[in-house]
Amino acid sequence: MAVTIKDVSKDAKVSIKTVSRVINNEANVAEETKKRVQLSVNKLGFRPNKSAQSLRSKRSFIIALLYDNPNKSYLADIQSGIFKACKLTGYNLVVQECDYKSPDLNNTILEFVEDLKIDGLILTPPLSDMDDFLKDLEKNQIEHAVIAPSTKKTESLYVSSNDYEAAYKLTSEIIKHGHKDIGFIKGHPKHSASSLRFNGFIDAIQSHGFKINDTWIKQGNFSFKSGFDAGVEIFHSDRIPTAIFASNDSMAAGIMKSAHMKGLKIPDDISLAGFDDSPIADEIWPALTTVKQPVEKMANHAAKILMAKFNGIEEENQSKEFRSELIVRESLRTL
Amino acid sequence: MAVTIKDVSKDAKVSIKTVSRVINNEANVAEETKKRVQLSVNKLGFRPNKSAQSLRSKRSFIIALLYDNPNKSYLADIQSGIFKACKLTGYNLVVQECDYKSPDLNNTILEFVEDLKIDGLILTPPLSDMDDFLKDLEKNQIEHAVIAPSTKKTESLYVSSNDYEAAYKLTSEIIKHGHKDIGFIKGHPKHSASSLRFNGFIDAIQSHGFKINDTWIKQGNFSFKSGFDAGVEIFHSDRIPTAIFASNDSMAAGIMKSAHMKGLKIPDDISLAGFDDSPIADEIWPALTTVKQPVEKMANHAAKILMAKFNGIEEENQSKEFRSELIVRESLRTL
DNA sequence: CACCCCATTGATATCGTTGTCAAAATACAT
DNA sequence: ATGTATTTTGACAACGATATCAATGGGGTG
Repeated sequence: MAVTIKDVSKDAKVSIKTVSRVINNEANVAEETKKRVQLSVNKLGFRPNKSAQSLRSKRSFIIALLYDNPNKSYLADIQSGIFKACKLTGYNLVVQECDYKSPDLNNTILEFVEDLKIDGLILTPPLSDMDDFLKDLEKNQIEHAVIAPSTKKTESLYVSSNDYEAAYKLTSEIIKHGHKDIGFIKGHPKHSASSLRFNGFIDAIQSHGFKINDTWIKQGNFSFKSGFDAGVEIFHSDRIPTAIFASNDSMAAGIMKSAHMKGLKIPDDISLAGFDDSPIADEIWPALTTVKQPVEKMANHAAKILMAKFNGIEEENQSKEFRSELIVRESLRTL
Repeated sequence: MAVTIKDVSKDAKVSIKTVSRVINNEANVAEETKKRVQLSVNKLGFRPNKSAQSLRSKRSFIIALLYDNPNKSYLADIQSGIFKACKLTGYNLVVQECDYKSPDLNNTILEFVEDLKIDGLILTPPLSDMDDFLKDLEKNQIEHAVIAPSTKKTESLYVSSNDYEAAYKLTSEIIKHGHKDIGFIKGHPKHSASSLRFNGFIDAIQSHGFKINDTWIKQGNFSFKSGFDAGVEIFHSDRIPTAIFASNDSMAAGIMKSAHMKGLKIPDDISLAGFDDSPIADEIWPALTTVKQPVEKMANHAAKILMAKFNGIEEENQSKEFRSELIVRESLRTL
């Protein structure tokens, strides 16, 4: 049989309530008593029964990650960041794949949280932007932190990256390399990052006094195929840009393939840039110029502020915007 | 306040024990009583309190996925397969990143399982092959299913893929394309798949009466860089093979880069094959000839047989080997 | 010295289930 | 009709923690 609070209380010659006080760090326990209890706890190797704690106190020391069909490497990074934060605090992590289009989403999640007494949720795009869902969470007082929402509400916990500025900077870098005719492939319309990146691009182009050529702006959806299709279209026109900025690396890879098939060499005939620094960016040839977001760190921070919040620690309780890093590789050449 | 078993018992005019019998599908409940109780359950929307169930019965309806630093897309596929199985049975999934080299691994996991009353574990490589760890699990009677172990013990639950045969088949396919001089890049030495794939390669070569050229066999570790380094070495020798079979796609991509840098064209100058059909295989140019394993299905099955086991369902309780699929793409040409 | 205050401690109820065991109801055999 | 076996049911304990609230004791005050 495992060690229980009773065993500890006997060993330390105090009541079980006092043991409870010590393990929960409650106030008003004499220093000497505290020490004695802690000694017994260590000696016996006592670990509180989580089911009993959960039953009585309605908290589980579990947080949940909610995601819907994300990019695989993005998911792995997010998860890893959260997990590491959990490890530090002794929390556990359960994962929940969602379908953001499902009409039962809200109920499913509410029941899930209630059943497992989940202490808090972490949301990833596109769930981060489902206002209706977020409101339901607040109404039911379910703690949550949001990763990369498009509108940053000051009253809620979130982490984000500076997509707009990073896109602006990357575009400026392309321009610095002598390019004026630059194409752009937009991301998935439902994803908040898409418009941020596009706006960054547009503003950079215009602030340098260049013109946007609409035939070089294509709608994609973050998939390889959508990038490939966009590339085919662009390279089919009679005048082609000297550089293309794709809203993520997969689409950039798609463009690269369409360029190869058209006999265009990268970066000799056309320069290319992506976004995300996903594994492919560095494993493709030539390697992609791209923007690296500290995804794992962001997720780590999200988990930390979430857990800090329901543990009543206010000081670190801050939403934060993370800075992305420009990574210039071979796919971009100087004209 | 939420609905409890007491509320149901009042509504159905039976004792709480009888309600418990009905929701747990126990025998010896009169058909009529059962119906009456179920009616009340539905009417009141009763969902049993998991903490209380867990406290009393020592099961949690939670299973855990254990992994150590896997390939990101592999992890995502595995997790998705498991999650879908969980969804069907109402189980929940918690994830646990491990360090297979840690000396505390066994204790950490045992405590984790005990604390959360985890009903069962699913292990991925390289944990699948840690005999010491597996024995500890059995000793402590912790249910588990193993994904892709190298030695398949009939008494334990596992799912595997036919790596050996798939490698044999892929090698034969390369030979069919007219290649005789074939290089091979081995995978991570700790990963069971590595030797299976290598043996499949060797046997195929030898059964066709060809010789192995040791200078074209390189040790890798499944990383892009190890593939790149191996490629550099191979292409540096005075005679180079006409085809290279890398034990996974990342390493194949590494070879591709080293070939490009050496001015070798794929597949014109050298053919290439990978393994896994990871996202990169199809997003790189030229697309990789590779082997696709039904990773998600395997994980799904692992979760199903695991849950079937501790729910006492024996019929479907079978470990299984899944068949991989050969995917021939542009990176392999006929000599 | 009596009194009160406040920090410390413990006895006991409680959370919502499942397990134990005996009672009640029913079926079956003689 | 009687005894016995079997099915069905319920009263109450138990799981292991936290919550409530009252008891205890030492220190300060008048």
